[in-house]
Amino acid sequence: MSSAKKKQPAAAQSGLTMADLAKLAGVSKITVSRALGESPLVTLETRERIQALARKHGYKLNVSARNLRLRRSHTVAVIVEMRPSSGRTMWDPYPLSLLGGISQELTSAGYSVLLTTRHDAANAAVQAADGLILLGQGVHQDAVKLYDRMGLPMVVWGAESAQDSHIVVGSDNRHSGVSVAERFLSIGRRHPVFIGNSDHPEMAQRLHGFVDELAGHGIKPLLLQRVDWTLESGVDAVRSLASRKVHFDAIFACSDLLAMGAIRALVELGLSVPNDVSVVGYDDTPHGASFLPPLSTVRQNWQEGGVLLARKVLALIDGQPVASQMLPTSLIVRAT
Amino acid sequence: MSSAKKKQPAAAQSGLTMADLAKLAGVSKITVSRALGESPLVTLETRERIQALARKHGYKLNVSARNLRLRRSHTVAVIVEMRPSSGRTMWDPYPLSLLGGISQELTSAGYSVLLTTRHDAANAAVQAADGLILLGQGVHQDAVKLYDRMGLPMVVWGAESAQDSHIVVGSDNRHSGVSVAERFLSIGRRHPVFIGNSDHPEMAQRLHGFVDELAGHGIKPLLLQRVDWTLESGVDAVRSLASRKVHFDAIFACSDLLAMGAIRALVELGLSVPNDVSVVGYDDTPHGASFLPPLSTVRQNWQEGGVLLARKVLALIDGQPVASQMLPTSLIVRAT
DNA sequence: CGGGCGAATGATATCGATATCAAGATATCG
DNA sequence: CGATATCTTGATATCGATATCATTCGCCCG
Repeated sequence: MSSAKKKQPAAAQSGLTMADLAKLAGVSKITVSRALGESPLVTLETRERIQALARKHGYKLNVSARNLRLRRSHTVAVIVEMRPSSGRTMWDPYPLSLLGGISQELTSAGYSVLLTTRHDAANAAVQAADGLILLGQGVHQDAVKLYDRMGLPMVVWGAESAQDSHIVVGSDNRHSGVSVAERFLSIGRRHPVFIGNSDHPEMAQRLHGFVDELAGHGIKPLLLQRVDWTLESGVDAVRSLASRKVHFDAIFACSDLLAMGAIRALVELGLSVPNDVSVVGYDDTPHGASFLPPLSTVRQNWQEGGVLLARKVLALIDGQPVASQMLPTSLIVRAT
Repeated sequence: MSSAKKKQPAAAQSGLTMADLAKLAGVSKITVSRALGESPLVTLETRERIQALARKHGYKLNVSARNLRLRRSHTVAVIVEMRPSSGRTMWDPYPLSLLGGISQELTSAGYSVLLTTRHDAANAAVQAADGLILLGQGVHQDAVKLYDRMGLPMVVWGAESAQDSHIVVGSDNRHSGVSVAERFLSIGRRHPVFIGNSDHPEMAQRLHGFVDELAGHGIKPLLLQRVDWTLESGVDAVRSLASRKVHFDAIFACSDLLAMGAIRALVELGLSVPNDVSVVGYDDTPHGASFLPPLSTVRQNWQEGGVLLARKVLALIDGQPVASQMLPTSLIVRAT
C-alpha cells in the first residue's frame, strides 16, 4: 500500500460555495454566512430566502474552512486503549455501548467522533481535536499523562483515583462491591470469595467496597487473584479453592464469564448453586442472563456512561467547571 | 445542554505555524512546507534542519488549513446502521472487530476514522469525508442508495447481490453454507434443519449454499425462519420442531446463540448432541468455545474484513479500479 | 566568455468561511 | 425638519497550508 498511484484526485463534490450562493441570492457572502448561521443580524425574510436557496442547490458547508477560521475542529477524539496482551478484549461489547452513547451525544451537539486506538494517537487529526475521551479497561497513569500533555480537555472512563487530576467518569465500582456484600450477608453467607484482578483499578474498587462492607460484620473474604477474566479462569479458580480444601459459600466474580466458569466448576465438584454457594457476576452480559441457572450479576449502564463522558468533554470545551462522576450500578438478582 | 455558556473559547494550542517556523529557520514558509512534506525539491540538509526545528518546538500541522487547501478531508466516515428494533445488536462484538481493522488500516494510511450512526449521517462532517464505509447487518438497499447519492467512494460490508452496483466486502456466506452441508453429509446426516432469517441477505446466502450443496445429494433441508438470533429463539425453534414431530438429525444455526439455545432445548428433550443431532453455529463467539459441549461453528475473520474494507475505500479514493470481495470463512469443528 | 540549463528557494494567490469595522437605509425624536 | 439611533448589509482582512510561477545562483559547454 506504500506506492499507491493517484489517478483521480478524488470526487469533485458539489463545489458550491457561499460566494456562489451569494451571487445567486444577490447578496454578499457574509450575509449568506449569517443567514445560514441563524444570525439575528439578518432579516427573517432574507434568512429564509437564502436557506431555501441553499437547500434547493444542495449547498454543503465546507467544514475545513470553517474550522480553520474558527480555530477549532468540532471534533472529539475517542482513544481506545488496547491492552497489549489480550487485544481481543478491546472490541468486546463492554466499551462499545460506551461508544454508542458518546457518538449519540456528540453528534447531536454538532461534534464529530474521531475514533483511534492508542497506537495512532500521535496522529495530527487527534491533536487537532477539541477534546479527548479515553476508553479502555485499566488505563494506566502514564498513558493518561501522555495525553494530558496535549493540553486538551480530557475525560477518562474508569475508576476514580485520589492522586490524579483529570476528570473521570465510571461506574460506582466501590458501591457495587458493597451491594454484593450486603446481598451475601442478607442471605446468611459467611465465607465469601472474590475473584478478580486487584491490579485493575476498577476491580480494585469493587474489592474495596466488598471488603469494607464485610469487615463491618467481622468477615474477611478470600481474594482469588486472576489476571484473565475468561470462563476457563473461573473454572480454574474454583478448582484451586477445592484443591486447597477451602470452605466457602459465596463467590463475587469480576465478570460474568468468570462467574459462569466458577459455576461450571462448582457443579463438577457436586456443589449446588445457589444452595451451597451463591455466585454473582459482573456486566450483565446476554449470555449470563440465559445461562443455566440464570446468573445474578451487577449491571453497569454503559450507554449512559457514554452520554455522560460526552457531556463532560463538551462542558470542558466550553470552559465550564466539571467534576468526576460515578454512575450507579444495579445488582440483578437471578437464580445464583 | 442547549444554552451552554461559553467562557473560554477552548485551548490555545501551541500556536506555532509554518510561518513561525520559517522565521526561526530563516527560510520561507513554502520551504518549510516542502521540508516537512519530504519534498525532494529541498536539500536534504535544510530538510533535516527544519524537521529537527519542528520537532524541537513541537510544531503541529493545522489539518483544517491543509484540508481546505487540498480540498480533501483525509477522513473516511464509518456509518454504523442501527437496527431500529433492537438497537442493542449494533454494539455487539460482531461489527466491532471490523471497526478495529478499519481503524488500524486507515490511520496507518494517514486517514482519520469518523464514526457515526445512520441517524447522524446527514452531518456536514460526514459529507466532507473522502470516503464512506457502511457497516451493519442487513443493510437495506434504500439506505445504500441514500448514501450513494452523496457521490462519495463507498464500500459496504455485507452480502454481495447481483443487482447493486456498489463495492461489497463480506464473508463468503454462501461457501459457509456449502461447508456446513458437506460436513453434515460426511458424517451421514440426512435430515438437516436451517435456523435463521432468510430475509437477511447474509443469512440468505448461507441458506442458498446450504440448500444447493444438499440438493446435489438429493436432500432438502427444513428451513426454520427465526427473526431474532437469541438463545431463546434457538430454544423455541427446536421446541417447535419437537411439537411438530419433525424428524431431524442436524442443525445449522445462523448464530452461536441460536445454536446454544437449540442445544439446550435438545438436551431438555432427552436428545444427545452430537449423537442424535449435530449442531453448527455461526460467529465463533468466546462463549460458544467454552460452552458445554464446545460448540462447532463457522468463523469469520472480522478484523481482516475491516482491513479489507479500508483498503478498498482508499483505493477508490485514489481512483483505482476496485472489485467486491468475499472473505473465506472457516468451519471450526468442536464437539457438536 | 556568454548563453543556457538545472537546482534550490521565494513571492504571491488561493482554498472557503467568518470577524471586524464601515456604510447605507430606515426610524425616532426633540 | 434635521440629527442621531437603529437596523441591515457589505468590503476587507484573516485563519494556515500549498500550487504556481518567478527568481537566484552556480555550473557546464560551445
